[in-house]
Amino acid sequence: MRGTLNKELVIRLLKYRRILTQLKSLGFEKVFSNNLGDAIGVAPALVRKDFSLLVLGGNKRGGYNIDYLSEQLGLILGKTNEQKIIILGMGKIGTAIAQYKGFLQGDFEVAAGFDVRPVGLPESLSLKVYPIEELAAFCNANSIQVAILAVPEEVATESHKLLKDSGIRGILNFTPVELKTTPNCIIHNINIGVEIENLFFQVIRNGLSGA
Amino acid sequence: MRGTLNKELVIRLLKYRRILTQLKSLGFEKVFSNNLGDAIGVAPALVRKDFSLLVLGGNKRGGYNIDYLSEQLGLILGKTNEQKIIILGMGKIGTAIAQYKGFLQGDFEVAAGFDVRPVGLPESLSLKVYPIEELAAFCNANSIQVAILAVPEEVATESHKLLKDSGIRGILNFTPVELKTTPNCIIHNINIGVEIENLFFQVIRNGLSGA
DNA sequence: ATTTTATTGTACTAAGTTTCACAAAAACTT
DNA sequence: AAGTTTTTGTGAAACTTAGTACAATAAAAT
Repeated sequence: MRGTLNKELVIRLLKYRRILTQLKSLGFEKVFSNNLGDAIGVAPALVRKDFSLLVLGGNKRGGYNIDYLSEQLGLILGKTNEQKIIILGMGKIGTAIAQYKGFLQGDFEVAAGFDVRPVGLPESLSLKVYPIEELAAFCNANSIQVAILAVPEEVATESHKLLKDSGIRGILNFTPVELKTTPNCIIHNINIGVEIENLFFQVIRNGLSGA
Repeated sequence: MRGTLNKELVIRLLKYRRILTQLKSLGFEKVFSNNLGDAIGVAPALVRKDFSLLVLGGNKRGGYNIDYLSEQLGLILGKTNEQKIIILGMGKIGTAIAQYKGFLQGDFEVAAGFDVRPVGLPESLSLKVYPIEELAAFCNANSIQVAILAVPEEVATESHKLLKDSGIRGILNFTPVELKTTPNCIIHNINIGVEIENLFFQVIRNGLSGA
């Protein structure tokens, strides 16, 4: 079953889960496919299809039960709580991500930062920054599997190698260098420059009809 | 022709252009479809298909001419140089992006930052941070079309409205709230939390075969 | 109890995208 | 000059994904 979960579907499921958590905290008990569709920006039929594929049933007029859905999605997606990540490259982007509010909501924890210089640590943050020489030992000792890469472009490739050699199995790459997934290490590239160029292109193409 | 450029294709074209710029600076004159495919992580046949679609020809054994390709991609994608953006929300993420090295390479310029408080400006950065009351006037006076949204989650929705009311036509959204594209304003959502959850899921599913 | 309404579940349809496979052609070799 | 190699260009196939439309059915209303 899980072999059939493609990338886009997984992202939708993660988003459903986030919405469900919010709805639950608001005291809601059930939800309809069009609510979820609206919330994550897809058609209601696709929501139903997704749940149908996962054999998560709803009630013909009562929609879906939020508790049940949350629970089942938890089983399928796994609990990410208590998962730990490290950040390699504690420059502006790295430290910003370390303090990202979304992480404080209990999704996962930044276990440590690493940099060439053990510097620039904002005092308010209870996060230690170690020199990169200690990366492999730390990852090993703490079973770290996932890392954020936020080093300067010039050292992206060598940092990538370093992470792989430290046993890291997944990297969220914020450098502009396009890293490639291998059987041992999954890469997700976030290229902010390309994202903005892309946005400009879409905006210009979209024209000024409404301005 | 441009109507046929879908989202993924545009991203590939932007990536080709970046690679070509790098190759040119290294003194290369021609490039093969497999080089470009390797560089951006797609099959060579797709590279050729892309260029074929855009009627960008290569030489049957000599590959593609880098200068020509660069020039033509420039015509298709538009020059993003000299484009200006603003950042709404000058917290950690906002200021980090303002200082992002990739932007300094001349792709575009951060014209100003905006925040509820005109505070926290790093002195080394020649960027002014204005109170949000001035947002609409500034965007109007400077013809700003694209913005980065990096405010706290709680004020994401109202900030979104504010940007639209200020004439912004494209938003790169770093808040966890899923904003939706409208005819007048294109949204690209970057949800770091979801990205990390997704990475964890892929890593766990991928198993530990190589560790 | 019957009718109406709202919503799920899914077979079918449609569209889009990537990969495959190979002919065509240019450049190089002998 | 003939043959060999390399690389493009592309039609066809395969795959994937999303959308449509409607039957089934549960709940609500009368």
